[in-house]
Amino acid sequence: MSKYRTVDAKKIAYWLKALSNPNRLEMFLRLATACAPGSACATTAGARASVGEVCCDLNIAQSTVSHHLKELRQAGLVHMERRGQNIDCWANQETLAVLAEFFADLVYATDASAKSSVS
Amino acid sequence: MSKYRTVDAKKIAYWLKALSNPNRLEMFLRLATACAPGSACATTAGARASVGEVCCDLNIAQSTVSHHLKELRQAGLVHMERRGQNIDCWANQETLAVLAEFFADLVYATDASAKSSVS
DNA sequence: ACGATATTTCGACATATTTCGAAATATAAA
DNA sequence: TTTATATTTCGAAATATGTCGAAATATCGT
Repeated sequence: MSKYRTVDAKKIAYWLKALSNPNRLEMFLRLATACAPGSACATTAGARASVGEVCCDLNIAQSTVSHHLKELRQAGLVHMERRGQNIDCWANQETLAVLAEFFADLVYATDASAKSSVS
Repeated sequence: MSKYRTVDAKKIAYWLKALSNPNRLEMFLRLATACAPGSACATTAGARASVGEVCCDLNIAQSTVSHHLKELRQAGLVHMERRGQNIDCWANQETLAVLAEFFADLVYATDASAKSSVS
């Protein structure tokens, strides 16, 4: 049951809300493989992601992308940093890790219940 | 990057939407440790969860709980089954596992980018 | 069949979300 | 300094969401 959860449900819910819109989730997926500026991988072509690049695959207005990105940033799911004319974005690994752990713990909790039934 | 994702982003987004409401997430958390009927653990006191039991901790009307539960069920996140006067609920382990894998893969994707920058 | 208990459905209301286009702002290039 | 490019802010419109209480339905015990 993960009595030792460090993050409360409200925060998790807030993160999930940010990811619950299909367009925002797509954006986040793209950003999850983008490199943070400063890291060596950021020099690789296509490894960096500007707002415009995140936008282009989606069939929505630029202003809408901007709005969604703002929500992802406010939720603490992505980082953004100006790089000349563009603004680079990349996923917040820490938040992502907490989210992954949250679900992993839940699976474990369910499994544990099932297992105790067999023993 | 998980090229082998079997579930599309829209379905994931739909699941996350179902979990993005704080009350619904709390309910799901409770249900994640509830036993499915038929499993031996379901005979343990407190291991089963009826609609009413899921409701009581939350400060919302019964009708609202019912509505939320319906959404969780429609999203495929929980199962429900009548058991006399009560209706038992429990989390769908399969969906939960897919969700956990989805986030685990994402973390891996981000890590991989970071690592390739070091090599 | 009747009354008690559990749960859902319905109708309503307030609030939030998604989206757009136009205008504003910031940076770079000429 | 003017012009082009990138991004955000603003205001508006359509739609969706969360919530409630009352009424309906289902099951149980008597």
